[in-house]
Amino acid sequence: MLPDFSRLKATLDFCAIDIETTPINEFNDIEKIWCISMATSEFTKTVHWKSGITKEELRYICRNVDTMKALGNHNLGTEIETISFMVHLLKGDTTFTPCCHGTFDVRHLGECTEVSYYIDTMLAAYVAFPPSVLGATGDEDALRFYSLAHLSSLGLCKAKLDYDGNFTRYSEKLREYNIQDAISCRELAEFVMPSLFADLHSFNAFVLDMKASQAVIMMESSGIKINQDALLDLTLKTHGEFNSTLDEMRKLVPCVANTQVKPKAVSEAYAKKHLVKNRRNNVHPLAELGKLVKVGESDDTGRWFVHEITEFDPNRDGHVIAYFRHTCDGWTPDVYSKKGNVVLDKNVVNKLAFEYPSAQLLQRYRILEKLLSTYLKPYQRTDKEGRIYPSFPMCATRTGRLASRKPNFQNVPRGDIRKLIVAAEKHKIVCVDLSQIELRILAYDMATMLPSHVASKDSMWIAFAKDADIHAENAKLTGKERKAVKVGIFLYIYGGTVNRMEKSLHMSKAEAKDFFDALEAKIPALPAIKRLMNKRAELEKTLRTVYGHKIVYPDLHRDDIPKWRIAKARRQYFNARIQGSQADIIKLCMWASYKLCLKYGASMLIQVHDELVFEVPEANAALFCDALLPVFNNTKLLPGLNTKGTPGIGNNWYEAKEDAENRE
DNA sequence: ACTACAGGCGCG
DNA sequence: AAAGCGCGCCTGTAGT
Repeated sequence: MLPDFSRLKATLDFCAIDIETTPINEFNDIEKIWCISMATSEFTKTVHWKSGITKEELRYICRNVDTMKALGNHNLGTEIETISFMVHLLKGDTTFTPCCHGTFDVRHLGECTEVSYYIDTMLAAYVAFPPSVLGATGDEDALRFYSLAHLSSLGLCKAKLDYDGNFTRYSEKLREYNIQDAISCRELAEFVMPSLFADLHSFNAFVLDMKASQAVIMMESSGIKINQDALLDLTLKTHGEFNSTLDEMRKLVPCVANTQVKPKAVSEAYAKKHLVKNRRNNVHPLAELGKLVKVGESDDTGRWFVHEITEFDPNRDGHVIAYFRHTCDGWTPDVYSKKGNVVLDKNVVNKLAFEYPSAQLLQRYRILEKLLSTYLKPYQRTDKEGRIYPSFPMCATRTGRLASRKPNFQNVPRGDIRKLIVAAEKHKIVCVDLSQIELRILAYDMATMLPSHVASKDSMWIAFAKDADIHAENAKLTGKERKAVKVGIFLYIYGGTVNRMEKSLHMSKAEAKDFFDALEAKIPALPAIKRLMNKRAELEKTLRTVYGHKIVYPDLHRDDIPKWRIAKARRQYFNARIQGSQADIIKLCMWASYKLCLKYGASMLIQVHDELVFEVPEANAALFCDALLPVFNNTKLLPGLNTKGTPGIGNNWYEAKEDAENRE
């Protein structure tokens, strides 16, 4: 039930396992298993079922494999030996270290037979060769980057076969593909693991990731329950507001000729038939819907270039420009992106909204549109239990954080949407977060890296040791407002400029400058740690997190790139120390919490970087919270790095979080 | 139909 | 001239 990763030892005797399956639906489960292959450096073993077997059937075979073998009462032929080998391999009875690529195979095999320990070659590659080492730029599909296919294309192991068939029935090709995958996986392990064995820090980091991946497997199999009744209510309500907001906007501006898009070329005759004169600001009455506005003509083809007049659509920037021109008198575009497009983001709209109700309508429209399209609509697609199954890829970030996909449960708005995320019958939602973890890490670095006279009295470190409100302390020190100090410090440590503070804190240039200077003067550890990290960045391009994850910024020492890219790499370097260490710490919490989940019959549902959400049987909820306390209030992790966290209980995520805040 | 990009925005 | 970091996903647009 609970893998024991302390059994991992320095060996190259790997046996890779790969399974081929048919997914049952989009909800993360499988319908049929076709092949299982295992590969060591000396032999391969493979077993297949021409009509496929279900997971339940495989579980039955695995549980009884030795009895069946002894009695001979089965129809598996000699392949019973192969399954028996697999069962003992995963149980840890052989001399081989089992390995798989990614969480998928071990997750399903783990439901069929005991897995005592193994290595995930995807995580091993990620820890040994961080993304930038492998040439990741950040633009690629992060999930695919550490796929076996891609790693083999980079030369880390022999080519993986490209299977062009489908996985819904058995074929000889499928079997060959399956065997080759296992071989590639084993080769990858042999290539990657020596780097980890040679470097204790990286090895520890890898073991931590293996542990966290057990929690990830639990999250991905649990799924998240959505309250469908509440979802329907909220969707209807939101939709109503959305429609009335849109109506009000269209009363102001019914139709628009969008001059921001490429004009359409039509025949002169057609154009003349539907042509109307352009109006000021490109705004038209409803009567002109579907008519054309001429913007040019081509002499050689006799075609005219026109814009079609369409109903006002706030999602189109060209329409919004016309809308503002028409309703905010005298407004013209003033902010432009580096690509030369008109910027119409929150900042711009907020500014107009002080004066013009039309901009307030757009504000509201955007909020409602976001809620509907990104959250409410996707949440309707659940399985028959009313659950959604996001994935939490572990190799998708440069800092070691997890990501969340399809849907992303790490960016759920803090309002009513969180009330939709509920516990199953007779269960409660429990959530807990690491309080101020980024600043605690910063304070730890200040205390351990800076000369004691800098890090002493005024540092945040002291405030944490006293368990004080860090932002209130800093507010006292600087004589500024608590909220502003909080935002300001985050901006400061990640390299934000006076310019940025001006915008984020709604200050004048002079006020922002004064604020920036006050931060530096009153909290000297702040500029000191920044200088120190910049110095380090100059000396080494590899950064280590507190637990030993390696993060690499090749840009730091290149002289053939523009200066701003080096400056950017420095900011990333500093951020990575904090964000990456935060990722380490939550992974430690995930492993400890995972063990508690097994003990209390709970499930881990979501991780949001510094927060975990669980679904716990009602009767155990309070006990589970008590058990979480020592996990999140840890003083032994590193001397001086104290964590703090208060769990909360509720019927939904919103309530649980509220409960946690009340208990603090 | 699918893909890629840009702008925008939700979270930590 | 670009100057907070880390993500994923929605829309529209433009290309195959």
